[in-house]
This record gives sequence, structure tokens and C-alpha cells, in this order.
Amino acid sequence: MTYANTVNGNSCKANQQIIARSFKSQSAPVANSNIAKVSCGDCRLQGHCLAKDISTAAQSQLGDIVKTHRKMKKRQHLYRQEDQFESLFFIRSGCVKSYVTNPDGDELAVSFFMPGEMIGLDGLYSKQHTSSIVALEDTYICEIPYSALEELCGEHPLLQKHFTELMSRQIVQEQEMTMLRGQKTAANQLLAFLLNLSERFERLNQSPITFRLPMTRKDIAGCLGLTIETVSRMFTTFQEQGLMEVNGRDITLTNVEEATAIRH
Amino acid sequence: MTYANTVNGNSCKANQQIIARSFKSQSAPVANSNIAKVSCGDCRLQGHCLAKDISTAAQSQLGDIVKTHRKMKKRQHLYRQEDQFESLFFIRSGCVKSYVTNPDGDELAVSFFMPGEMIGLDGLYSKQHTSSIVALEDTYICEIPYSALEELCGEHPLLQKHFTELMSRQIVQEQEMTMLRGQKTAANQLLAFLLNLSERFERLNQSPITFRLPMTRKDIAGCLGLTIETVSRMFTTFQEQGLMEVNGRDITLTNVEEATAIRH
DNA sequence: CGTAACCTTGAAGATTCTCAATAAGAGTGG
DNA sequence: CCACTCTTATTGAGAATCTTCAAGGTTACG
Repeated sequence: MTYANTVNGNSCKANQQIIARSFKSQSAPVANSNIAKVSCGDCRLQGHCLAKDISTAAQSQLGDIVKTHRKMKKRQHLYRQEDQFESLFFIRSGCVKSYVTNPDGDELAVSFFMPGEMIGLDGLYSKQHTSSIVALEDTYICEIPYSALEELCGEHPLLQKHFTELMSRQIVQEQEMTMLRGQKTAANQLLAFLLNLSERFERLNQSPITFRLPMTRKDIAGCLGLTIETVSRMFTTFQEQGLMEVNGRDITLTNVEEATAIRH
Repeated sequence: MTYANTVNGNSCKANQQIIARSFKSQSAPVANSNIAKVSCGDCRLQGHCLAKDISTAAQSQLGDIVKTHRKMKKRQHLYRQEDQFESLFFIRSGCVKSYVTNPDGDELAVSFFMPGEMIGLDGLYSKQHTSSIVALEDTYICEIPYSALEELCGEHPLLQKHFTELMSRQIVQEQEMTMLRGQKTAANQLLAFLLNLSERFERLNQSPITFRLPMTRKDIAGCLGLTIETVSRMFTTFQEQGLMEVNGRDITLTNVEEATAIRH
């Protein structure tokens, strides 16, 4: 199996360019666009979000309620903890992290969202977000006002079904993250984390072997409950063990079998 | 504010007896009952589960699809990882834990469910459960076949709304658990864990100050990624610090303010 | 091209784990 | 109801892991 991002050496950057290009070819090349409209039928994520398998009528209606196709710049927030909940969001391209802070302002927990993944569900229960979302790189987002989605779900049972399934997927994904963090050693946690990322890249038809980490060491450390230094040292160790090649954020897994058998 | 379980000294056991009694007074006192029927209108959890605020018609229909009112004995499984998904479950009384095992059979992650909480959502996405559920004590459960619930939700938008909100609550609750585990020291993790439990007891109109832990030290350790010994030592430390009284599984928080300011 | 953010590495110190032994509780069957 | 067994909990000492503190190097970006 070949991947778009393995055609040349500098594969990771190629990935991002492809995403950016394929997006721009569909939308008007507006610089800071809260205006650009991309119909769901044209979206490259088709099949990975709510629009999967539903009737073209429903798909078109869904396209109508999608309020904006936002571009988020790196470090820009989508919402912050305690903001009012109004919409759900889908990532079209890029990457964001969610994080929770305690009253002292420490970041306590972090997770990451990749294209096709849904954001904002945390606010649905109390109508207030319980976490913050910030872009790790330039990121394109779909916003779907929840009240409109709710109504549309009432009319299209299949859409409702998909929405419910996506919520369940979210729960399973959280569970997977909890499993990562449950690993006994820092090495195992980081390995599990990388393999999880690798699977998610594969789901996006990108190479699960060679990829560029969208997040900093600090973000990874925050996600796993470790320190930056420990994460850094582990990367070095993995490289020495021949498990992977590490160049800053560029990773190439050279021994997936051994890495998968998470035992040391 | 007074609580049912503070009326006498041995308050924790009183708690459990009250729950058992109020349940038995509604259902036929059948020994091993998969037969006993309790209508949603009579259930003491009213307002904490799906039946909240919905029309009496919907409530009665909901009562009709509730397949069984199961009793689970301590250590009995409700379902196991990879079992087929068919139903959602609500805890009426008692306590269960969910856990995930890796291919080597190690328990990697654990969380706990108390009365009013929904179980089984993890299977909705792939139609296969991704975790196992086992009773920590004798536990009464409602089973709701998912296909029937889905249909009923289609007819009653308010029921659909509550179901969706409960899923969101689940996501928020997972997030809270992630926050616990994200605390820096074992002491802080355990404190946060206990305070979380305390809040959940309070939500059930039980004392948030004096309660009996439904789970073993091993379960707590598994939930927080610690060892039994560390958990045990922390309990001893807390007692020495005057934060709480600990007698095996009986806990009395004697200094909630200091405990809440999770800083040492 | 310079500043700021990010990453790496080392050494010392702290926390947590492992191993081991003992004590206390819960469950079982006579 | 008691004796027995098995599970659960406590405590100690030494070993391992991870963190902290500190310094230097690298990368990204205006």
C-alpha cells in the first residue's frame, strides 16, 4: 500500500501541502475566511463525518446549516473552558488540542483531535464547555449550530444514528487515551501514544510509518502526565533501540512489530 | 442539610440498607430475579436517568421496553470486552467497575459507575463492547435494548434529547476522571478521586462526608495508575494529616476545605 | 537576523514501585 | 457459631523510575 506522503523524502510537509491544496481547490482562496462555503458533497472528508451514507437531500440540508468554514491560525482558540455551548465542530484539516485547567491555571489534561473528528460534545450536557480548544497548526473547521443539527436529526433518523455513533466513537476514543495513560512506564505510554497517532494517520490515508507530530513535546508530556524532559529522553532511547528515527517532530517507525509488542 | 445516612453512627451500612429496602418494597422479593418488574414511574432514581421530565406516555412506553430488572451478584459480569452490543444499562443501586485488558490480560484502566449512571455506550459505535463490566457489590440494573430505545427516541424528541445529554455527561465524566489521573502526585490523585466520589454520593442524596468505598484498594490503584501499596500508604498519610478518618473502606472526611485545596 | 519558543542532555533528588512479611476481613462449610 | 481459607490491607526497606534544576543547542517566525 502506498500513501500520498511517501512519494518524496520530505514526506511530512508534502502531507500538509496536499491537504491545504485540496481544500483550497474547493473553496474560494480567501485569506481570512469566515465566508468560504464548501458543500458537504464536495468535502474531502466525506464518509468520515456526519454526512456519511445519508440521502443527498439530507446531505444538502446538512450543508445548509453548516454556519461557517473557519480557518484557525496556529495558537488560536476555538472556545475556552466555561464558554457557552452553541455548536459542534468538525476538523477538516490540521490539528487541535483540548485541555482542561484547574483553578490555579495549570493544564491538567490534554487530548488531540485530527481531521474527521468531532469537537464540542463536552458542552452539550451543561451547555457550557468544560475544556478549551486551541489550534496546533493552521486548521480548517466546520461549525454546525447544535440547535439546527438537533432539528435536522429529528427529520433524518439515519443522520441521528450517525451522530449518536460519533458520540460513542468519542467515548471509545477517550477510553483508548485512558489506556495509553494506564501503561506502567513512560516508555510504554509514549509508544502507545505514537502507535495511536499512527493509526489515526492511517485512517486519514496518510502514512502510518512516517509522519510529523503536530504537537510539541510539552503537549505530549501534558497528555501523558509526564515531563518534557522524560518525553525527550524516551524519544532518544527509542532511536537508540532502533524502534524509530526521530528528527524533531518527524518520526519514522522502523520496527512497528517490536513497538506494537509493548513490552520491555 | 441532613442525609439519610447520617441518622446513626454506623451510617455507611445504613445507606446500603435503605437502598436495598426501598428497592425491595417496590419489587416482588424474588430471590434470583430476572423477572421482577419495576415501572419507571415507581423507580427511586426518577429524575436521574432517561425518564426525566418526559411525558407520562413516553415514560410508560419506556417502562415497557425495559427488558429486565437484573440483580447482579458481587463479582458477576454484565458483559465482557468484545461481547456483542445489544443493550444499554442503568444502575439502580450498587456499584460496578468497567475495565479494559490488553492482549496480555493486564487490567489497564478502570472506572466506576454508581446509581443513575448509564453503562454500555462504549459498544454503540462498533456494536462490540470495548470494556468489561463487573459488579463490586450486589447491584440492581435496568436493561434497555438499544434498538427499542432508538425507535422510541424517534417518537419522543425529549427522550432523544435526554439520551444525547446523558451521552455528553458520560464524556464529561470521562474527562473528569482524566483530570484526576493528571494530578502530579499520588496524594493529589487519590484526594481528587475521593472528592469526586464524595460529589457522586451527594448527588444520590447520601452523605458526601461519611461513606463506604465500594471498591478495593486494588481497584482504586488500577483506576489511578498506582500500586496498592501506594494507595494504602496515602490513606495512612491522609489520616495522619487529619484530612480524614479511614477504617478499611469506611471514610469520613474531616477537613473538606483543606482537601479541596488540593495542594501540599 | 534576532528573539522566543522548543528541544536535548546531565546530575542530583524525590516519588513511586517491588519484594516481602504480617495483619485484618470476608466467605464457606461443618 | 466457629474454624479454616482466601482475599484484602498495611508496613518496611531497597531499587527503579521519574522529576527537578540547570545549561546549551536548535528551530520557528516576525
